[in-house]
Amino acid sequence: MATTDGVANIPLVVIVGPTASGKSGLAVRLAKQVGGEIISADSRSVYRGLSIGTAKASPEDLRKVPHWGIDLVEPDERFSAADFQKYAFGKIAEIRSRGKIPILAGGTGLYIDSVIYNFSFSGKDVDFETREFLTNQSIDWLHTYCYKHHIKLPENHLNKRYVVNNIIHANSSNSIRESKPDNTIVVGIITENSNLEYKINTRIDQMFANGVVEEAEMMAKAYGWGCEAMTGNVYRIIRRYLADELDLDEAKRLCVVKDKQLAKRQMTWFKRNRDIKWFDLEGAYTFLVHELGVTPKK
RNA sequence: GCCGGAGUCGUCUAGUGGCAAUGACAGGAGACUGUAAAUCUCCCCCUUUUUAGGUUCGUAGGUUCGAGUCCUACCUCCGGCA
Repeated sequence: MATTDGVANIPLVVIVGPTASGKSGLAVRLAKQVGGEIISADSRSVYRGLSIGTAKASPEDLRKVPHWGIDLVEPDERFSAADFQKYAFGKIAEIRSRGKIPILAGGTGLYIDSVIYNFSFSGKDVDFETREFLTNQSIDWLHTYCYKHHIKLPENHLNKRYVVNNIIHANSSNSIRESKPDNTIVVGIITENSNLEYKINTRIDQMFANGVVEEAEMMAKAYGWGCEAMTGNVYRIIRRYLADELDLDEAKRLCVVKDKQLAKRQMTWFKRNRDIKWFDLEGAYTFLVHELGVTPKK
């Protein structure tokens, strides 16, 4: 059934949800069942070398199903939402051309939305010096600069990063949000609070057992604690643990807290998206298999 | 048992006798189209919609126009001596 028409009609499956909700597991299971390939929409997984602390897909999963969006750049490189979007668009087309179903799965809401709503990132990234310079100015300075140059302030005008972004991308109109294409199925994993806390807890324990601390130490030695990839939740805490500011239990506890806070922010992002159909893991699986069953894949 | 020191919002913490009382963390609600696991905003004793009202600083009294702050007793905790 790999006619040109059929290929174009292959749906894009999108799986979102808070961290530790079981997205990846579901994606793998689904991919095996329906013949899919997974694109990870995760702002940490794009960095090489950091596997344990970012809960990247396991080697077994990687063997079972093709995964994309992992280990794309060096830990000290920059990777923007625009970069991700470009990459994802390319991969989606590629996977479809193979007659497979692309499954976009992850917890980085900005990445997900940039793909399903076709965000327009016009223009190019600006050199670091400009960004650096602007970032070093006071918020008042930035405000008057915007005023003088007729640049509109973001709604959250006290957020320096947003103001700087507005200045940098001042002459590229990029706030057009298209509506979701029909052949895109977006599913959200809903998780009971207590259950999610349990999952986060066990995952953090697992990370430490698997040697996150050593991983962090190695990466810090090679790239420094300040590099992009190390902004992940657990690494900042491990740094303090290694500096003897925290004992092991305290470090683990803080990691759990960080993850819970992340999960909350992720849900705040996803909650407002009315295109998401919410299910528990099992419900999502049966729904998706059913939806995809009617497509000309077999 | 005696001598010191301490008891403040879930936790830690600030508090010259004079506005529910500082800061941090945790928690809650949000924002977010180029760092997003980032960054930022608001709420956070109780009631009500409020610039309103009520009840607070271990407990009970007292001094004072006024007490978290001073005095007394008691309770609890931590040091030192026993």
